[in-house]
Amino acid sequence: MDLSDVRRHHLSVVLEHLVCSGPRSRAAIAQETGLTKATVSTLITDLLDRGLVQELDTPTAGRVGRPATDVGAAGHSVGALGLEIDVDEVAACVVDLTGTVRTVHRHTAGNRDVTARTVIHRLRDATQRAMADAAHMGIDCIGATLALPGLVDPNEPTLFVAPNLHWFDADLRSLATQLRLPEHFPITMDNEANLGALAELRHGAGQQFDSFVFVSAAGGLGAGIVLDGRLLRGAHGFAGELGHVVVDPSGKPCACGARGCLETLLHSDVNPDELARHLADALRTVVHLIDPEAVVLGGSLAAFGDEFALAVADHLHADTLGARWHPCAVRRSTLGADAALVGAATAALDRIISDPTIVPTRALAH
Amino acid sequence: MDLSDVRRHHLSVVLEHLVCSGPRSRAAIAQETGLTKATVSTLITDLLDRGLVQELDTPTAGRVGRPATDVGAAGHSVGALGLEIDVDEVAACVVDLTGTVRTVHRHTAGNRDVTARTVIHRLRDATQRAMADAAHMGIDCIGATLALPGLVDPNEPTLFVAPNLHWFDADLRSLATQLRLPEHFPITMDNEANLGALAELRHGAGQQFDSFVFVSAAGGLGAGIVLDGRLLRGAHGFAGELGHVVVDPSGKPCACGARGCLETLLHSDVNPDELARHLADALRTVVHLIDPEAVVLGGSLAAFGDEFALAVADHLHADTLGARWHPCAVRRSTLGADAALVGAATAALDRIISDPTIVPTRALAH
DNA sequence: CCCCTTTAGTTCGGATACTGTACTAACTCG
DNA sequence: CGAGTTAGTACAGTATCCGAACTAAAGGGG
Repeated sequence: MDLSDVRRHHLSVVLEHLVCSGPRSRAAIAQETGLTKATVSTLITDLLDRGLVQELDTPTAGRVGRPATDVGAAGHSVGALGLEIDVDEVAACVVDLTGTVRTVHRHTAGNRDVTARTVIHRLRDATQRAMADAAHMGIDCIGATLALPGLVDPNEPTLFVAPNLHWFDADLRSLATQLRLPEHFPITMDNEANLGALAELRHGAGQQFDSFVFVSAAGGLGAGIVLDGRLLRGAHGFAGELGHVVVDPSGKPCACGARGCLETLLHSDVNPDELARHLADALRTVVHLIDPEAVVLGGSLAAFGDEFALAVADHLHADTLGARWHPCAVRRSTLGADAALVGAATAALDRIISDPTIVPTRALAH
Repeated sequence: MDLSDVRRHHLSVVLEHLVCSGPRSRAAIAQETGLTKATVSTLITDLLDRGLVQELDTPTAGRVGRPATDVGAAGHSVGALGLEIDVDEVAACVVDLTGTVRTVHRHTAGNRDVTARTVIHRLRDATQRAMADAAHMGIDCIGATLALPGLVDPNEPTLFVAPNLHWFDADLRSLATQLRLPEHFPITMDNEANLGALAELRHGAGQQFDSFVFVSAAGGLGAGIVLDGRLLRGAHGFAGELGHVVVDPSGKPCACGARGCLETLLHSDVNPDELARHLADALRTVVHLIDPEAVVLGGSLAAFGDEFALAVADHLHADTLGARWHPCAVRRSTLGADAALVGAATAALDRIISDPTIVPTRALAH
């Protein structure tokens, strides 16, 4: 039936609106989504039945007319698992639908040159703890996403290459069982920069932009590209390899085969001024190709402070073709080191948002 | 009503399928789109009433069962106007829904350093002729798109900068009246590389790819980026400025302010081998950032022949991170110099495809 | 203090588009 | 020439959305 597709779509629209734009009244939702008050009403009762939204005790704003009862995404019933493997740590967290991080377990460990099996074993501990916490809080985890520092195909559970981990062609099909998650537990994986961008889009500096580029400097250098509120993953999930934009063709050889990749400069000793210029050089290319509204500096780049962001912006605007009319904003990440991890959980939560009917309705007799 | 939106959407899906994938039977459409035979039947009769599709005399393939009557996009009733202003010519064409170019009027003229008014005057002649031809053939033009060699905002009728025309901030709001087109005639404009990419997507080398980058070398150097079958225009319509990817930071200064842009190398005397290497350098960056399935070489680059494309592919694959698993294909354009012009008409036709109900139904008394 | 106005949210009838099944149409094969 | 096969249509059933009317709950004015 295509009729139920319509309903599914509308449920998704309403839920996404509440998750992204915050709690509001049914009347406001109707106005903002273009749906009828009547339709929104039935949609909300449906979402209430599924435990995805909840009515809030609104502080009655002394306005004329019947006071509204706001509804917002529910934080008490469902959530998702965010997982991360990085060069020097593993981590697991649980985030609920309101975007609140309910529990985090980080475990410092040198993962470079260690077999995937060992690292996943380390991740299992954190995962089990996070799942136990979720169960304790009565939160039902509907899926997980794993953030990895390398090339990942979201469609196939294979990590192609993670230069900084020294991993190649790791097969991650049995990940769910290796982590001792329930059978058929939905688990996906993605590049850490992509997931960081998703986190910024929903909860951070990207909220005010429709399209932006999130620069993730954690170990390697990657970028997550958001266009029209959606992640650009590329045909094979390889998009956003900002670290391999060539800045200096006569520079040092890079692991990728080329010379003078931006990433080679990051590893060598450069002062912030120099780094800002090189980064701006690479970002200029990005802006010329993608034309985003903004660049969000994440990871260690955010730690450099506002002057650094301003320096990058200055260098960037100087020689960019369209900057005269629409200069690309440069902002610092507001999520810090948690961006990729929170983004992983957010990605898993997106399964609910894009199809709320996967959560069963608790047929409330009445 | 949202119910009629569903219908509109389905009409659009069916029409797009016919335009993009060619004529076929109702049964085939049903199977391929996932709609029911019954639904497709009513959708097709609707599209027939609007004159957007037509039944074809199928050469009866001696297969068992009742023979199918194929329906295909109609070439007799509606079309769109494609316009182009380039450095050394203006052009107008009419393309019908089947993608057939019904008439072309090209007019060679040096447009550099000439006022916009004068150039538009030149374009008016070609436009008038094309429109007259269309009227003669009984084709109703439902809109026009103008291809321009510069930065254009598709939402606002302003050309920001066309370096090769030496135009800056040209206001093109009164374009329809200056071309003596009917009042309220829908006219849009876009970058020539974007439109070339659209043409390749629908009628050329891009048909077999979901996402690819079309490189347009006509005067300047631009790229049209297609992702998931849709044009990536960027937040302000500035995306795809491949010519300003820096290939050699110590190179010649470019009009954009930077040094060693790819475009500066194109103008100077380089042999094809050198050009292939520089182009591959720039494309490597594109592949790292966007991860397309293929690159389509257009304009004068297509004229270099297959060896050139192979050379580019070799250089490109050598140092690209993901090439080992998913090498990016390199193809030559199949449309030649007409790509942008045909693409302009195609863009205008897209108005019908995305909403077939804008064409009135000729209530056929039955 | 009562009633009018305003805004929020629900109920109900009506319209519409999709689905599945059953049907007719048109052709091939034996 | 009939059985089998595939194309396309007709029709009843169902689910959804919309609009209008309705109830609910507050403020404000006389």
